[in-house]
Amino acid sequence: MSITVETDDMMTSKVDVDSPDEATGGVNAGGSEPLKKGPWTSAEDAILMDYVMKHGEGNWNAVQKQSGLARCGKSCRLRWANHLRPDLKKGAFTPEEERRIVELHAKMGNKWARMAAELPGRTDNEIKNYWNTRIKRHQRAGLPVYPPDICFLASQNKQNEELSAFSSADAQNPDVSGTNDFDIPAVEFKNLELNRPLYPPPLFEIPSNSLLDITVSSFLAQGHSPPYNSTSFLSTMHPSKRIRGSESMFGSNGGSLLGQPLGFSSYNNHNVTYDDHLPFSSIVIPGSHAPLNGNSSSSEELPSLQNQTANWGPPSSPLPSLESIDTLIHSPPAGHSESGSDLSPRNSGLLDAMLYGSHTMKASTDNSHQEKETFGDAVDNSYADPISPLSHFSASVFSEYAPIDGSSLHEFPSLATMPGCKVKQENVATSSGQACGRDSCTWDAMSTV
DNA sequence: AATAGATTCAACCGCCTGAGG
DNA sequence: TCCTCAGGCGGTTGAATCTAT
Repeated sequence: MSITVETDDMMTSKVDVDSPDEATGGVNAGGSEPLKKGPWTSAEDAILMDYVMKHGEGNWNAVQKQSGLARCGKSCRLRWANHLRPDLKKGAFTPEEERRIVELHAKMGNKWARMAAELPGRTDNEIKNYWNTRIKRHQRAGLPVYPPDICFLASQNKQNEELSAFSSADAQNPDVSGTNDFDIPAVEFKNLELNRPLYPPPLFEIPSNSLLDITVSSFLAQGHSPPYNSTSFLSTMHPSKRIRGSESMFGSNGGSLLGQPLGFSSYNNHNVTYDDHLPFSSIVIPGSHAPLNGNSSSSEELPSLQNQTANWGPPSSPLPSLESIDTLIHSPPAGHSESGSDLSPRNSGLLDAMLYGSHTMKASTDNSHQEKETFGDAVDNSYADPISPLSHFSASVFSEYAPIDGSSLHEFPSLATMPGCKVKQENVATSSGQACGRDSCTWDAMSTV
């Protein structure tokens, strides 16, 4: 049975009233009645408000006991946090807020609560819903999500994150490469972002401390696939690290909505037009939230990677076709053992090599840390470690990914050349976004930045 | 006006983390 | 060290609403 109730928004909704407390506005005097679910009524809101005013936030389970509200503590907390809090802003996001959300997402990924903390008066749920809606819209339109300046910001932040992760990991695990433990420190995987290799070089400056990124890129560029896939990776991780860690490893998309590389659809699309509903233009995402391997629960609404590749690029593209990359990822590496057991960290020479490489990289980074933000320097000083079994991979990726116009990667503006290595909103027009008009722009225009 | 499909958003679910015993 | 519990987070669901036909 259901009845129509009026909420405090003056909206009506049907409520499941199988629970006997409905007629009393959700008050459960005895506290022993089944807890109610579904939309809150204004009466329930009033009770909750009253309770919080008297007792303050927290101890949510006590709400049900003390006020008789037939709602679980979680539900009360959620209702308070998302709707009743007096400091909540109502209404649509402002363009500034929208911009901030994109920035924050580039920086944090799907950390809705953290993003909400940066946006006073907004809730994580609100932001999450907004983002998901936005992504869906962009996916449908075949557009990327991040504007170009935010792309840079994202890579910059990722870079810093990875550097600090490496540092702390090394402090805790001085001999990373020697581990035989299957409980592999999450930080080692944090840098294995399989999506990175596919970023178009003209827009994405590979940070010098992201050796593992390069390494994976190299596998792809060389026609190898890494000796694992994201699934097997996750499966070898300690469960407690798997879920949260995966967010770092494969992009924090977590979500199905980002289940494909968001920037791809426009990477080789030289005639992209941009969504004029947005407060800024958008372009390829070098961000870190797009798993290559579709490990996430991808939505069937999203175009598949393979489907998209059909329209992506001119045959002359210096990148391996995305289709082939997709194939590579899912196929065993050339020359690699055909035994599935080799996927284990213990038996994976390649993984060991990568860990070794990361270690080498770290040492190298420590030695010449202050410099070399640029791609090419990284090759010269770090990646081409003659001892490292990865060095040739690392170097090769750069030639493999040479810009279309043949210009040196050095010529591509470094993050350091951007004011404060940060993109502020007022600077958007002076960053690469300027080249990209609000209503339309092309990849060609952007690639000249 | 009716209908179907798309979109929005409130709420729930399951899992993780940290505190306390 | 283990267990329990509360709080928090992120993903998902489904009803309400909007829009196009």
